[in-house]
Amino acid sequence: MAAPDDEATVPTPGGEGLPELLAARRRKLERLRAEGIDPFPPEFDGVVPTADVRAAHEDLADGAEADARYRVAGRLAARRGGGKAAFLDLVDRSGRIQLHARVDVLGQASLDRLVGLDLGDLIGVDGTVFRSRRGELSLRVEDWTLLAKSLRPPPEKHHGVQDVETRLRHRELDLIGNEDARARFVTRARIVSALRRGLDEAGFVEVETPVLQPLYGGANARPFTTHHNALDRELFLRIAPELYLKRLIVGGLERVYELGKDFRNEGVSHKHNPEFTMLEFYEAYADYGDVATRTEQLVAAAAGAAGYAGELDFTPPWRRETLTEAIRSRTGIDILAAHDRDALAAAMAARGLTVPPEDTWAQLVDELVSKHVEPTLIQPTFLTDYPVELSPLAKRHRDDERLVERWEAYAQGMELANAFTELNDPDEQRRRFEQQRADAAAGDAEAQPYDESFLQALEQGMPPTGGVGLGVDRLVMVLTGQRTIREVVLFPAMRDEGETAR
RNA sequence: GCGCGUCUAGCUCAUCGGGUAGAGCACCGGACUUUUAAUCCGGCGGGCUGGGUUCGAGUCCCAGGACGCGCACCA
Repeated sequence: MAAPDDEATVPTPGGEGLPELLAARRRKLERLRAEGIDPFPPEFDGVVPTADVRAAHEDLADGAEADARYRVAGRLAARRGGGKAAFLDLVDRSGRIQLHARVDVLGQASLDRLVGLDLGDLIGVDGTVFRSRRGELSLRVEDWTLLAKSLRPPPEKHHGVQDVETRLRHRELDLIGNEDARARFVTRARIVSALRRGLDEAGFVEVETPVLQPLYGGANARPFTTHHNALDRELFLRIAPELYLKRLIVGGLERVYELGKDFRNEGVSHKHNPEFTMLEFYEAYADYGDVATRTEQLVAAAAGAAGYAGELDFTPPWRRETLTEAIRSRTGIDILAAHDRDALAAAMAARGLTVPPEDTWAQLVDELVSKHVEPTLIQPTFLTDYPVELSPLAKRHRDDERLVERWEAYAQGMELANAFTELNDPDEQRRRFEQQRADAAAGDAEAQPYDESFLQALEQGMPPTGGVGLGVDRLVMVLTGQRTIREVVLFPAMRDEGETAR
């Protein structure tokens, strides 16, 4: 990032402080080079995680020496003493270990050079295990190697980086300075692995479908658009992989899933990032009840992999409640009885609820759910059986033609997943697209485009199928106890910034 | 997009009714062979940007920027 001449060209907001700190590190870099030391050597073989060292010597008594030698590597995080002996703390991905450096082992020159390193420098160490009189498992440094010089000051050693903007724009500093951030992203990886493992073991095939799509679909959202020069055409970043995955079901893959990024050109909030990670899976010969069971199991397994120990109970089966009943119990409004725009608006107004004047019936239902139902769904819950108007890709309910076989899964007052028994009647799908086209003509910016190619695939014959879309970032939020999505996304969307020193 | 709030040293934070801004960590120099927020002595370093009011502005006013919270938007 910062070229050496940055300091000369960029106005320095911090006065003389930062340049002096940078200059001090560069002086050390040059001194090391002058002493014939390569500050950026190419490798360091045979490194063992510090957690392994710790685990192997749990029983070592205070003040005792072990007959074991280890090679560890990491970042220099703290330093105590000097002169004839010093203690240093080394941090790697697995944790932290104390080093003890003594002049009678290393010689004065090597000790001085080690003590003269900057906090944040990366070093490799060969050392023998002992436990200090105060009970701290330590390595006595027998040999050490500079692995990379750090030319910028590290975060404050006790408090880490607190400033939210710095933590997000320079996530590396967050990860260096804040152990909980490091742990959280490792947990995220474990959750993703658990989801993949669960589907793989159930015989699902992982696939990759286009991110750049000639026509977007599979969700109600505004897309990002881009342009392909050679083809000279507009393309969309996908808002969902749904339609492609169903074509694979038509093709006979029977159980498919895709885990990847979707893109929606909408607002940023504590639970929305313009690019986010979605898991979609489709299962032939299954309905929405079957995939609800599978979702419960997958999420419960992910919670286990994350070591989740919070207030939520993900043990199957989760609570199930119909959407109609959920709205009725919270507001007293029966959306099926008030089944047109004016009737529903009147019912809402009669109860003192605000009625957005431009909203359609479907949007009013959405409003009731998000304002009055969603916040009450703390424990994992399936909200089932949605009005057909809200769900252009879902199959009509087998017992009630006003509804579709659809559920959304909620936890911690937040939507985690959405699923249907998939609509596989091509003629009805065509009618639903036509309705969407009418909605778009009436000004609905999020109506789904008419996709003739997808309709042709359905005409080929799609088996009865259950499909699920699960918001992975939100699941990670819930399982790691985070209130905002940007704490679980490594590099969340941020406004542009004039590149100043951090 | 709207409203409210925040912005002080590299980092974490103080301070004041408008009158020459402090600490800890880090950094530089020195002491120290079992420390662990090591300690001790000495040193370096600062008011988001741009206007305005005022004898004097980090402090009051205006505009801008970034960030935070809420709302709006949001399968």
